[in-house]
Amino acid sequence: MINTNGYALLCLLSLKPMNGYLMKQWVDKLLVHYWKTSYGQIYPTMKKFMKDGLVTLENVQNDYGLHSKYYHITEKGLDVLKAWLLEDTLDFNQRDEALLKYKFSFLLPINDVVSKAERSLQHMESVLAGYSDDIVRMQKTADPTREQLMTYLATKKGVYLNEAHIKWTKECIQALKDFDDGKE
Amino acid sequence: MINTNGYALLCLLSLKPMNGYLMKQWVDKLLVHYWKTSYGQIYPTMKKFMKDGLVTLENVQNDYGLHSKYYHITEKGLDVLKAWLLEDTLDFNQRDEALLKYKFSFLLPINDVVSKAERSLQHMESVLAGYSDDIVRMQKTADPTREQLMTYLATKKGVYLNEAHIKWTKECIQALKDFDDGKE
DNA sequence: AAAACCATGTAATTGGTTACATGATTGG
DNA sequence: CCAATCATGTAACCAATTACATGGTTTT
Repeated sequence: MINTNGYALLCLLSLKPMNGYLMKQWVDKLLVHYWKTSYGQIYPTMKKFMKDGLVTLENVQNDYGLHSKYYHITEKGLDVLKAWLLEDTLDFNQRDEALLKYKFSFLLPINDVVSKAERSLQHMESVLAGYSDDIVRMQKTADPTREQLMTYLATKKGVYLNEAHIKWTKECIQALKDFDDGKE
Repeated sequence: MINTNGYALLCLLSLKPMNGYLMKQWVDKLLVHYWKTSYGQIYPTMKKFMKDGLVTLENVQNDYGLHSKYYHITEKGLDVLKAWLLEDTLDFNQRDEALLKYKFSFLLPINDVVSKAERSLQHMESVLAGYSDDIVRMQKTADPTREQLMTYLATKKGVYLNEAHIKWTKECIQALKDFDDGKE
C-alpha cells in the first residue's frame, strides 16, 4: 500500500528523475501551498519503491566522488500514479484548529477575540497578496501547456479560499462588535 | 504537553461533565464539520488529565450497577484551556490531496479530469445544501447567546469555504473544456 | 576558517486510526 | 433472542516530525 506522501513523490518523479534532496526542494517550492514532506519520509519511501519496482536507481557520481541517487519512475510507477490521480477525493479536511478555538472563544473576553481575529485578518491579507503576485506573473504566459494551466488553477484555488476566509473573518469581527454593543 | 485533541476534549468538558462515550458523541455531532476523535485518544487523554489535575473524576453508578466515569474540568483545566484559546493559530492546513491530484492531472486524458471535477462539484453542492439548512434553522434564534453566535459563525465559515470551492471547480471545468476546444 | 549548501540515512517520538476484547442494558 | 446502544479500555499499526549522525563542496 502506498500513502499520499508516496504518491506525491511519484508525482515529482513523473516530471523528471531526482534524488531525495531535490525531491524535498521541489516539494518546498513547487507544492509549497498544499504539500510538505521530510527526509524521514522520502528515503524510506524510495527504498520501498525500489523493492516494488515503481522506480529504478541511477547512481550519479561526479569528479570528486560525490554520491547522489537519482530515481527514475518506471512504467509500472506511472500506471500506479495515474490510477491514483483518477480516484475521487471526497475526504476534504476534517480538522480546523482555528475554528475549534473560535467556537469556544465565548470563554474569553470579547475584546481579546476581536484582537485575535484582526491579527488573523492581517496575516491572511498578506498571504492573499502573495497569491495575487503569483497570479499576475503567470498570466503573462499566453497559450499555456496543460501543466501550466493546472499550476495557474491551483494558485487560483488559494486565492478563492483565502478571499472566502477573509470575508468570513471580517463578518466575525463585525458580529462580535455588534454583540458587544448590544450588551452595553 | 497537551495536543490539539486534548484541548478539544477540554473544550467539551467546559460545557458540561461527560464520560468518554459522550465525548465521542459530542465531537461527532457538535464538531462534525471540523473535528474528530476516537476512543483510542479519549481514554488515555483522560488518564493523563487526571494525573495533571486538569479534570476530576465522578463515578456514576446507576441502579443496575452500570459504571460510567464522568469527568469534570477543574479550575486549572479551564485556565489551561483559556490560555490555548487565546493563542494565534496561523498554521492553516498544509496538505490538500485533491489539489495535488489536480495539479498532476495533466498526465490523464482531459475528459476523465472533467468528469472527476463534475462529480466533485455535485458532491460539494449537496454539502453546501446541508450547511444552508443549518444556517436557516439557526437564524430562528433571535437575541442569541455568544455561544449561539459562535455556532452560527462556525457554520457560516463552512458555507463560505464551500462556495469558494464550488466557484473554483466551475472555473476549472470551464478552463479544461476551453483548453480541449483550443486543441481541435 | 566558517558558514551555507549538497547529500544520505536512521532512531525516537508523537499523533492518530483501527482492531481487538469485554460486558451490560434496552427495544423490537 | 437479537440487534442496537451504552460503556471502557488496550494493542497494533500507520503517518509524520524532529533529532541525530555523517561527511563532502562551495562560497564568503
